[in-house]
Amino acid sequence: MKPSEQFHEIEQFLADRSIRLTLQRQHVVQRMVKREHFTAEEMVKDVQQTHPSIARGTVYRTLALLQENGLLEKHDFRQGAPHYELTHGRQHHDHLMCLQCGEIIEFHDDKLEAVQDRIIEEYGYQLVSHSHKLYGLCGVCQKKGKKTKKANAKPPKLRVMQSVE
Amino acid sequence: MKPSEQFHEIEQFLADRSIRLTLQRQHVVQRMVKREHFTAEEMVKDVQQTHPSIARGTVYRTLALLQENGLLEKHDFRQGAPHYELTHGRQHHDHLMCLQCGEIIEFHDDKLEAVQDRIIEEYGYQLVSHSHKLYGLCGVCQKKGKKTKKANAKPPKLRVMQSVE
DNA sequence: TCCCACTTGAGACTGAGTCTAAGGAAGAAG
DNA sequence: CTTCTTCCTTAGACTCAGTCTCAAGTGGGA
Repeated sequence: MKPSEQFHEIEQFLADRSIRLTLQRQHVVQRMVKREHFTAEEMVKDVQQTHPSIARGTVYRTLALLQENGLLEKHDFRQGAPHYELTHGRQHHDHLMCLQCGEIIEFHDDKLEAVQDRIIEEYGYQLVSHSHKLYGLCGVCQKKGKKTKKANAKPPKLRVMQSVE
Repeated sequence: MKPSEQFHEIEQFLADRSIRLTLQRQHVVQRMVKREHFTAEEMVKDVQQTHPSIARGTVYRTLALLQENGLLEKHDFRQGAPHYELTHGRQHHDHLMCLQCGEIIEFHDDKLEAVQDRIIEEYGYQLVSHSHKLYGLCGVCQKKGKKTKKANAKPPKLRVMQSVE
């Protein structure tokens, strides 16, 4: 979906709910549709570059507003501040991240979702959302790792990852 | 595993790697083995209750030390500060959290892990770790929610505001 | 015993996010 | 149109979690 299309969908979505899309909010959303992932502070800087008069608080409030209405998702990756991404009109997906180079892959798997639904049900919960993140090394970094192996005298990490079959 | 057992295992683990378990660190670990999940600040308060002379910095440094050595895992839940939990000798598990009351349930599912392994393989990644969190409403909060349901069924009204672009 | 690296306490500092007061639009009512 | 009311915004102070620095303390090995 093109940025402008996405913008108009969001515009419509908010209008349908009589949520004001003020000029300031428009500017923020305009920046957002042009990006995949971004942090709150990145967005503040980004918006202030072209509109210095827009306050930090306004950007944060807009982020919160969109989140409340399910248009925006917040992702806590391990390092740094949480990232945001627009979800409207996009299929749900989870993330796979390379710990070395930081590459983020989005994936979707029906089976995974199904298993999840079953688990939730077992506990009598009503699912609102979920966050599923896989951390590892991408193909490229695996090869690099072998060559440029760090001389870290530290003992191997005790990470027990349950492996099946 | 009993707290005291867990403490001794950790003691041993560190000794094997010639990592000093100073008095201050002992106090921190002592508190940790008595808890399931905790935030860094909770741990600071907890430790300072009985040992007021132990500094914030020391607690944070101890947390970092245990993390580096794979004894402690950090979990970013959506609200508030990240939680920590000791992992040594415990089975891997994922988390299910109630957004209303904050209850955290630990679960483990072989099928889920299997599906995950398959996905990772598809992308040529080597899995290091993962974080899988489900957010929802527990049975109790679902019932509560129905009573105090907000009247948010506003009639769709379109407000036209000046448009950017 | 002395040395030196490791560890600590205290407190300043930082980054991210929240809150508040006062002023500014926008729709509603008259 | 004018006034009212409500929502929204700016600016900046504030909070919270976490990090950094530095002088002082500790402790194990030569």
